[in-house]
Amino acid sequence: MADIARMAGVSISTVSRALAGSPLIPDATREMISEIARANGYVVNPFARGLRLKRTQTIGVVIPLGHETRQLISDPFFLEMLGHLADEITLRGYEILLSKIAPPKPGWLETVIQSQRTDGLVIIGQSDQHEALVSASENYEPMVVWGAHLPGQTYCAVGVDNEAGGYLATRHLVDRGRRHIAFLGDAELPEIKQRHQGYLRACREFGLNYDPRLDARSEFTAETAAQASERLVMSGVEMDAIFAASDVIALAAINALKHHGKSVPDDVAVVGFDDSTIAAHTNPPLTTIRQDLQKAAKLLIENLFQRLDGNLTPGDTMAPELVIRQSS
Amino acid sequence: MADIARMAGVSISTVSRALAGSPLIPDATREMISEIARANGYVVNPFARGLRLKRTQTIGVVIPLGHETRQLISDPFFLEMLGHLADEITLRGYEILLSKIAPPKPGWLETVIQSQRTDGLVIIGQSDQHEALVSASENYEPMVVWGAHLPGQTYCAVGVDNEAGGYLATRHLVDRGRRHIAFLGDAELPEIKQRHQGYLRACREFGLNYDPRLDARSEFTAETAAQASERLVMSGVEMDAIFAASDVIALAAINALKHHGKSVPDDVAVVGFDDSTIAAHTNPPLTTIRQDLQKAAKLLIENLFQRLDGNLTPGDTMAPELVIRQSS
DNA sequence: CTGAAAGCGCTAACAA
DNA sequence: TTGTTAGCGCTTTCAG
Repeated sequence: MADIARMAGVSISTVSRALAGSPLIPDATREMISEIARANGYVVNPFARGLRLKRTQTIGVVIPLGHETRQLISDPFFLEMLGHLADEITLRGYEILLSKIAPPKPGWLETVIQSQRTDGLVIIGQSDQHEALVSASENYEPMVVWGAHLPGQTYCAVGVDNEAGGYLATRHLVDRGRRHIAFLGDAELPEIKQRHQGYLRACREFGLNYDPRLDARSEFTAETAAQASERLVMSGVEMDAIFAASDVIALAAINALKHHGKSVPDDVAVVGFDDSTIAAHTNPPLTTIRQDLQKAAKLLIENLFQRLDGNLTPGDTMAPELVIRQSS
Repeated sequence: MADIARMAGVSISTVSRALAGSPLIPDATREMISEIARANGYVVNPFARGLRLKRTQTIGVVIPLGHETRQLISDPFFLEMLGHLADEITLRGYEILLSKIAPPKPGWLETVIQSQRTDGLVIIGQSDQHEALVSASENYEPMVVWGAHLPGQTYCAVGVDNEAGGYLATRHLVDRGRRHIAFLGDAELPEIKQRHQGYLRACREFGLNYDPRLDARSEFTAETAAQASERLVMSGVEMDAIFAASDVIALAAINALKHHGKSVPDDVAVVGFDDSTIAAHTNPPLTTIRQDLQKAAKLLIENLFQRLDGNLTPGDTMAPELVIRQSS
């Protein structure tokens, strides 16, 4: 910037003001200075600027992976979400700092916040970090979380109504005449737990006999989905449907079922959750509960920018939607 | 940092050195200072640090979308690649700054470089920006590009041998007894152009009559894939196979064919390119040319860090691999 | 309208 | 082993 000032024959302050579009500088001067800057490939150094302004024009997108560490960042759910977030953030002229935290250590969130690399944070998924989020949110406002609304929650969350989604999926299977519906998913995660509660409510409401052997909700990762469904098939438990807590799990289940000579949906119907791009292309195409990730990203970023302006938004809950395909 | 120094009863420099792990500081002092920092939730400000050190511990991942602007960042190819890159970069203790450039304006790359936000750059895809990459690479070394190796190329590229891939796909279709093979893809993009050249070579080599009506290689975006294949079907040209330049295009083609009562692969065989996660789950599962994106990400980052150390690596070419499924 | 100067939080000579 | 001090490149009072 000093160079530009010298070339333009003005002071550094004038260059700074001109390039920042200050109204103090006459158009002619500004043009002249901008032209010199352009010709010399000069771009304001955002670090120095950020240091001075304490603003970075950067939004942090962080993906905490707790005890589900093996769920890669490459999981289609994260990636679809990330794509939409990127579009929304870029649209507003901010940069994106992407972090994957695996596994989260105590104080990780405070470290991210204190480092002041970003003006705001969007956390994709609560993982098992609800406590950390609660405590960080007490004195850090520009943060939004994709996930479940939990009792006593102090942070801003955007998410689908998971309980309703679980209920919807299960009711649909009952409508299809199924009575022995298995659940597959890790209920340690808040969102999955709520889906599970919806499943239980539907089971109760429609008078299904609750069989704990059908309820595979602990020690679960996407990778073990195939094994879990195989175990179900081999165990000989009566089972005519599976509600999987995600499309990835559903896909694994379908493959395991086919592998053991069970036809989908004739022998066992399968319903997933997410409606990620793979859902429409499985064989058979997967009935699932849709989460509109584009809308989700929009809501997350809208909430975040409201908060950047000092409005403490409470977050949003989206309605889940049953998408019926051929797996049920 | 001044606060911590005061609390510890030492100077700022001592704190700085202690926290940076300088060997000048005795362990006892370091422990004491670290403890105070931790207790007060103090984290070194990476901006100030970067300003001083002219290093950011950040790698920029940029996705230029040229005339194929409509190809969203949400395209599975980008997202899978991004996931693997994120893993590799995080592993090395660097942060990731994600940028989508759509559309690239003259000088965009210089701006990104001059802003000095990142220590190095990985560019995902050449798009139509070969010239820009060449000229930027003349005085900026820590940059690697995913894409084709082009004649007279001065920048470091990692990519699959696209020509060989195109040849492989086409030969496979010939092996399956097909003689009227259409090409679907935008040959404006260097990588696609090379795939097209492989296609042409195979056509020549196996004595297929070249029919320009089967050669849909201009004005192409993923979204128009369905229309293009419909046009092919409706035109009544004799066609018993399609080589699509990407899995997304292949998927669109399959849907269009089915929609018009053509069976895949009986009436028309289809081969894609990428082997993205959807490929295994289309109906029928898609025969395709695999690009190992995990390996690709590894190679890209290895090249980048070599270059960060001053070794001007030339890049790598990966062998494509034919993955035979049921669409051919 | 423009410039001089202070300072954002940090690191690294240089001095002690 | 530790402290003093001079910047890194920018913005912004404050004083012309």
